[in-house]
Amino acid sequence: MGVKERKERDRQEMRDQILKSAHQLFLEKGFDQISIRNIAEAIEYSPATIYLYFKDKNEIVHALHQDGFKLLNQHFQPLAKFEQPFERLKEMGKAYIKFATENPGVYELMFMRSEPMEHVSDCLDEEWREGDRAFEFLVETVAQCQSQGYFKGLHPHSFSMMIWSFIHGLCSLRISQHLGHVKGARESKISLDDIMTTTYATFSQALEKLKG
Amino acid sequence: MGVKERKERDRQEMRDQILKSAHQLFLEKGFDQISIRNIAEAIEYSPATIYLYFKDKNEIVHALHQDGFKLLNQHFQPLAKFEQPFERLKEMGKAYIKFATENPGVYELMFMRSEPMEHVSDCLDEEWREGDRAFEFLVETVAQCQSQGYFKGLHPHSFSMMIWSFIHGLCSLRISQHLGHVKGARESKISLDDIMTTTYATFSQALEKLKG
DNA sequence: TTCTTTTACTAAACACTGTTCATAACTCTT
DNA sequence: AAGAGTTATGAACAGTGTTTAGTAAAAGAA
Repeated sequence: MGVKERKERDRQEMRDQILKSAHQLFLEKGFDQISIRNIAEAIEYSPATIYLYFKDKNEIVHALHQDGFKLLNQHFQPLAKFEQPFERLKEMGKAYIKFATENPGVYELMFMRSEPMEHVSDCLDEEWREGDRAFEFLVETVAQCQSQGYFKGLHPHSFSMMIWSFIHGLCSLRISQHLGHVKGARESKISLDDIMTTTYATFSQALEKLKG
Repeated sequence: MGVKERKERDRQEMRDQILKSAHQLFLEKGFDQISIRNIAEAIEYSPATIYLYFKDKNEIVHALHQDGFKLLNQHFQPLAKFEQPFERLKEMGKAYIKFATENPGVYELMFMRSEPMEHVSDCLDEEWREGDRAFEFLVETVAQCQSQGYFKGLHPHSFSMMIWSFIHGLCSLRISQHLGHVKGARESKISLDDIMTTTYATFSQALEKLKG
């Protein structure tokens, strides 16, 4: 009587296939370039079929949103080996930038759009676990830095918010094509990657000076 | 023989009317909610008419983009009265946040979308003057702070990029609805404005510690 | 004034988008 | 094999940006 189980499995497989195709399209194109008909064609099904597995487009986007956080946490995982919290903090920033520049489409959907956020509002908080994990990892690292004399007297949660704001700002300006148009960078032949590296290095230096 | 002149004036008037209506719609609704047919209805003309005055939607968006920078600079102008550069720097941040929270639709189109940026690529650099002015004002202020002992040894341009990244990150996270979903802020009843104020205050404190 | 040319405008269409629904086509149970 | 239940889809609706062909009005020339 494993019929229900198989059906459930088939259903899950179909969902996965849809998400996989959608993810692929996100890597190739941008947020606005992706469409239901697009995904439907990729999985060789009718557009209407997708609505049997997902309520609407936002639900697909939200699912990819969650996958994105898992991917981000995978970027963070190997950083646990850094014993020195401040070293770990700096590596976290680099890993975040690497994630954003390597997956701009996914990053855009995770952090730069309000559409998936609206869907988050009316679903269980439990679904935010992966996102929370990433931020908690940051807060913990900041707290550990403080126990070694860094960032004295500053609230770890607020300070983490500040760090995240900076890194996100840098990454999102790059993805939204603004970085190349800033005065001083526009006319010179400095690559966008160099600007990001330089700006992040400046931030790191500033953080370093906040010791003691 | 003032016929050509009058025609040119009429044309400019029509352009202004289109932009005015578009701006109004941006204040009321969001970026994705605005449409050519929408604007056309507001000015009581056919949608096709708009294409006689603007090449495409992106050109409209780009025009609003420029208006937005003028508005931002208007927020910055009164700050010249602050003689102390560090005080001025802090006030600039507040003014930027004020501008972003009061004009979220305009901010979104100015800094969070790549569509208008693509149009910028193939138009004269001259059109970036207003944007450059705002950033130069920041760089100058940072340089003046350095001459008073702040941010020693850090490159003013990179440091300005860092400051802008932070502020933009904070504002964009708020506009994209992400700020309310961060662990620690989600369950508590802290308002989004409070989170922004607190985070910015933390940033200010950090900057203050970078003296000497 | 009359005729011609230029300009300003728009209705209709094209190719898209997300989404819904009746209908058809399978699958499974009896 | 017949009926019930599930699954897939074609067609449609309302919306989007944009183009084109055609019309009506204004301007210039006779």
